[in-house]
Amino acid sequence: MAEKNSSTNAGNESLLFLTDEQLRKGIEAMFFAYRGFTADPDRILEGMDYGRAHHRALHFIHRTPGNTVGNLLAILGVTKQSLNRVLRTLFDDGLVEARTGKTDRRERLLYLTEKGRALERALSDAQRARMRAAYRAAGPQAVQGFRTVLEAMMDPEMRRRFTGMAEGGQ
Amino acid sequence: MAEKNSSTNAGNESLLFLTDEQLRKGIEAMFFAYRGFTADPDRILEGMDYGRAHHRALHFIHRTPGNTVGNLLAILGVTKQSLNRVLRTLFDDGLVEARTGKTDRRERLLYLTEKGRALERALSDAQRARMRAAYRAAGPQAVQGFRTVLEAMMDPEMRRRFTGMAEGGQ
DNA sequence: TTGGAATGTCAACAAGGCTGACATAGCCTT
DNA sequence: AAGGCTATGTCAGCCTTGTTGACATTCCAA
Repeated sequence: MAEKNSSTNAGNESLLFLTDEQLRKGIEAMFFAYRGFTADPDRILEGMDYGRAHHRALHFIHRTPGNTVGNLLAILGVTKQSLNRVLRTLFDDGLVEARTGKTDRRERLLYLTEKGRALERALSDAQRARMRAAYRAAGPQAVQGFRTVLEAMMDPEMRRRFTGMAEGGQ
Repeated sequence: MAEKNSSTNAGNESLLFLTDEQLRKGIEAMFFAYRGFTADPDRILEGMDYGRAHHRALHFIHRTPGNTVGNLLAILGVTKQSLNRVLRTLFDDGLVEARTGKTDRRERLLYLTEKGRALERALSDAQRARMRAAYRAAGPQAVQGFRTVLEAMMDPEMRRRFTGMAEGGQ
């Protein structure tokens, strides 16, 4: 059955999951799942003047209030010009506010307003609902594996950042 | 509004993976992992006149040669105008060729040329290498869980299509 | 006081989505 | 044979979200 197999592991059952065919299936699963993953928030956003970029900004401002612009840039991995276009509309619409940094007054610390929290909640509720359904359907053991593989797939820099984030839960 | 835990499962160890906090971590893991997932092919593509859209087309033409345009549209979930822009450049550059359908001559069956196969291979080798490393690091059990959760996260229509695809290998 | 850091902003551009409208070829039913 | 539907292509125009480059402001720190 293993049609193609770039490694020299033919006959080794324990490495079956590393055949090119299995890897290809994993790649496609990632592609289709990511589409599902973003579908619900996208649906909410369409019609509003916002898009996925706004969602991402809201998400990360929500999760670490008081973050600086530069930090958000690093997390999102875009240019400041891109982020700024997004932030400007969020400021203008009163979803996000910036407070001047106390120690370094050049910094602008970002926070959601009540209105911003409301939209963030709507978006993340939708996304969490899908994630919850998937988790529930798959079971705790599968979820554990899911998280393990995803972490292994990140760029090392992002993995460091990710596993470092709010580690102890809370 | 239950900040941390929208369900009424406080104290239930087996459902800990369904807390909002866990779900949020899953969401972010998806975000960061997808970035890693696309990073290597993106790096290869940049500089060429191609982008992620070309990669996707090449991938699915490779995996089911002789597919029709309409079928590819359904898989990729884009408009024919978008796909056509991509396909045109791939035709022009001799990476993809279209043969007229035998039973229905309106259909154009898509195939990679040798040149197309070469680029597809370069891209997919890079992507598989990362996937393989992640799989290897995580182990077979985790991979099983990974796939289970991803499938549960797809839209039902896509899940049907995905699980139906080339099931027994081929 | 001066250099560099953090931030904002303007302008121009590209990729890759989208819609709408229209054209052609070929299949199918009447 | 005719008309209708299907598969595909194409033109034109628009949007979002990314990019570079250049430049201004404010403020920390040596």
